[in-house]
Amino acid sequence: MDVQSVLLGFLMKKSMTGYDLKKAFSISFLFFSGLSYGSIYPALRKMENQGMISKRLEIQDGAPNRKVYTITEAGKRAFLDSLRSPFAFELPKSTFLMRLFFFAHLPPEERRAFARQHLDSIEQLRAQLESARPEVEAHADRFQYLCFQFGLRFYRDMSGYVSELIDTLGVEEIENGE
Amino acid sequence: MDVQSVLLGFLMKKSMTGYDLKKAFSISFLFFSGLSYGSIYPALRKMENQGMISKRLEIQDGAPNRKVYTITEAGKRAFLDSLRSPFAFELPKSTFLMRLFFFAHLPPEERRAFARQHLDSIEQLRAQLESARPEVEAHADRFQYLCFQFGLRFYRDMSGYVSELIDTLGVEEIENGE
DNA sequence: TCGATCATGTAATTGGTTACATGATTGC
DNA sequence: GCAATCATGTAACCAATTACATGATCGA
Repeated sequence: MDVQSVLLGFLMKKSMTGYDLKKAFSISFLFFSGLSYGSIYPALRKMENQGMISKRLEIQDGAPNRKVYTITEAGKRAFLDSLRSPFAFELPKSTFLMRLFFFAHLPPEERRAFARQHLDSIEQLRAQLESARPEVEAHADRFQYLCFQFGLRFYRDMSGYVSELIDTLGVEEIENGE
Repeated sequence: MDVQSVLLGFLMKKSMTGYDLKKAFSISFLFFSGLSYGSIYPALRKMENQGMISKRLEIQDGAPNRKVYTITEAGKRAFLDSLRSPFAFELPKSTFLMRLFFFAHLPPEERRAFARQHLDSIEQLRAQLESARPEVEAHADRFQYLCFQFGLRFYRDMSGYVSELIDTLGVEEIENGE
């Protein structure tokens, strides 16, 4: 699923501006990377040219004017097509695992410090996700709530892996008489 | 960690060609995306120009000539610096979760089919990883083996999530009297 | 004879991010 | 007075993939 399809997906529910779309995305997908305006606005322009969405200008005073986009019938078809398009499992990337792979080149204290720091980051994100729960519960349908739970579990499991890693690093130092 | 640092990491162990490096990477990081020649060869050229690696041409007959790269002292320093450089947790991306997010727009049978297909992909990768175990055990140091185990666990957990999802999808259909 | 393995490389394209540019209003 | 929120956009840049180009040898 590319940026276009995701934006269309949000527009299936209601008409929105580029600014609104960015917010909707970042609330819905807190547990993974966001979308920048540098990809949203060009995508909206392109889809308007292709007749997938239509634009309505809302003049506001006391605030900047808004360009509200509404999905068209062609846009709905395009969205459903992309939702059904063949799907290939994508392999994840993990900078953390890349570093772990080369851990032998670091002294033990640095290994421990690095792992602890990583655990902190994970816990922080987990807390952030947890605190967004009310917001999510207010707007999500059951599948969207499942997504949110996937996110929480993912961080819970990651936290588990890294905690164990820290234990392992501790044990090996005791074995080495540190 | 960028491409350069990873290549340097492998060269810390022994001198290799671009071709060898691609293989080493894909065996070591089976559980996540590979490196293409389109990024390896330019990176090697760049690092040679920067004096991080040196090249030796090996003339072979009956096979193409090889350019064997060896890490220099400057390269070793650069590698260690990058291993210690500040690390930011990177948020994952998941096309699967993006689709799940919009599942309400698909009829129940398609939801189930899609989830089952996803589970199959995961199980396939898991089997592939498992079958690579001997190869990994033969060459990996203890941190590299931990990486491998992280990969296995990751796929095991993913498999668990998606299996549960499939159950959930089944139950809701029974509730709806399907 | 056909596909795999060995081996190197470039050019075009993709799919983004980051930084820049602008500017009013509201709440602390 | 300062930061945050609302709101839109462009240009430069980056890191990578894919497709293309070449060509020998070996095993089934």
